[in-house]
Amino acid sequence: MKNQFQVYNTLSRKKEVFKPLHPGKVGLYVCGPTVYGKAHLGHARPAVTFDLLFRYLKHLGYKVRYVRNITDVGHLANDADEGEDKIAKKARLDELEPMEIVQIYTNDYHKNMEKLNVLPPSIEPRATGHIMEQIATVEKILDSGYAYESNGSVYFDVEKYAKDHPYGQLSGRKIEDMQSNTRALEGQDEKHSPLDFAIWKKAAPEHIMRWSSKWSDGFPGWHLECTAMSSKYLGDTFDIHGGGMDLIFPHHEAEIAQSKAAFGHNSVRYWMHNNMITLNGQKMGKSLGNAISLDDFFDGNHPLLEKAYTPMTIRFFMLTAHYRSTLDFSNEALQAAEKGLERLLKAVETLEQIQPDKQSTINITELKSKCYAAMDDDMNSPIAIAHLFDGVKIINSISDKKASISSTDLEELKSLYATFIFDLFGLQKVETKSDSNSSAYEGAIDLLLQLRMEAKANKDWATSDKIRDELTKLGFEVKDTKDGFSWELK
RNA sequence: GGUCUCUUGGCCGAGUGGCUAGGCAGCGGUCUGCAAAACCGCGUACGGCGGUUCGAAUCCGCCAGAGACCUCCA
Repeated sequence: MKNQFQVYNTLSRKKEVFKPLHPGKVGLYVCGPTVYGKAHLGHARPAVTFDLLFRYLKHLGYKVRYVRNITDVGHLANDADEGEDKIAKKARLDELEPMEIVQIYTNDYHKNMEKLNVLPPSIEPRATGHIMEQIATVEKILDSGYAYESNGSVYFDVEKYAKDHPYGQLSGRKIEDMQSNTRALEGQDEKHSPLDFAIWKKAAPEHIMRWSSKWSDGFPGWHLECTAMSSKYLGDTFDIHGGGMDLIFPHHEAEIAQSKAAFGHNSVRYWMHNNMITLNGQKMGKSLGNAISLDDFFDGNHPLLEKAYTPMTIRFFMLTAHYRSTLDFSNEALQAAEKGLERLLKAVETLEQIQPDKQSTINITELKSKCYAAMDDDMNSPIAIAHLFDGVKIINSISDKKASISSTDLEELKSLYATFIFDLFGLQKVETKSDSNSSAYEGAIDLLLQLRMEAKANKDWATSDKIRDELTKLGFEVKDTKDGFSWELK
């Protein structure tokens, strides 16, 4: 199949045909979470978005090295380059070691990503595990002349850099505007300009997360870790860098400047950014206090949630919107997604039971190429899903004997659905347990429904309806079929 | 205040200079003892006002509203 996979590059602001640096191989770096709190719906968006990218690239035959970091130091809680480290702050509040905090929330993140069926990345480096590399990167930047030491801290010299190189390209802002608009913050006399950002920060005496360096006992600046770790594992030029749109400025802009200073050229070939999840039209963010944790979604334990939602509902919900669009959370939308997913998965089951005919009255090749065309168009998962729903009608019609399918087409259709729904979209069927207990229980329900069949045959509608209605009350869905019945526990 | 983006039918969400997705909800029909499920049909939406055009929801301008970034955030 000839694929022209196009991705939207934030840097050029247009869709570009994706061509890897090295044929057959892709280097992908995505900004992971800062682990100082529970994973929330906002974390799931980039995870699912870039999981889809990871899966699609692999499906296209690329060997992908996917690096997604864990930020466990350097991310400050307050205004730029001042204030407490996020991890250290949480550690102080909870009376734990910073690394205990890191472990607790890294575990929480992993647990939830697994539930969402987000594949683990190839490498998941931690900032604290790469202090040496970050110190080396600081040295390179100092050597380039685009950084200066001040009172034990090292700052990136944005104004000097901006004279020689474009600064602000990714976020589309001009240095002059930034200079006139930057808020004056206290305690920044160490910096030449408020635009400068720390790449190494001297630790205050009470600061517990600290490492020694030639400049001071301190810690690396937040932006630095991604530059140091991406270059270590993917080389100083690599294919795709992803993350949330809120990271474009200053984080990714700073990364561009750092790598240009350290390596003399741009590192990233394609910048991809997912949009935000909104709640009542406003961004869902930890700092805004409106982030709902993934645990809450799965348990239904939150005042804003009408019920619990399964990880697959959340995942499908995200895939029904394009990754570059904001997606507004609501119970109504989530429940619509839940039912839609159910319809889709039921069709996959139906597909398994379809018997082929001599000829097809339907066009599978066309359906297939439409699905791929949607994915090739900057991963337009909502369009691909729409086509899959068109296919659901086809599947159900065949099942109802209103259309027919040849055995070749049937295999093609099965493979298409398996590929898109399970391999690419990463959706999973609800597991039905088949141990000895459950087979006994299934036998009992079957027995009841057999009795109902007999009642029906005798036109004993009262008994028949009683069995069905009581089972319905218990949460079973009973359906009459051509040759008998079917049931499932809702 | 600066920069940028968005505004689609009851809800969610694609898309795009003419052929006007899809899901959920709703209505009508087929099937069924009745249901459920499924299938068929139905709603002609694109913030407002102008302009460009043979033709705009899609391009341009203005207005209104919302949001994002500018400070930590996925």
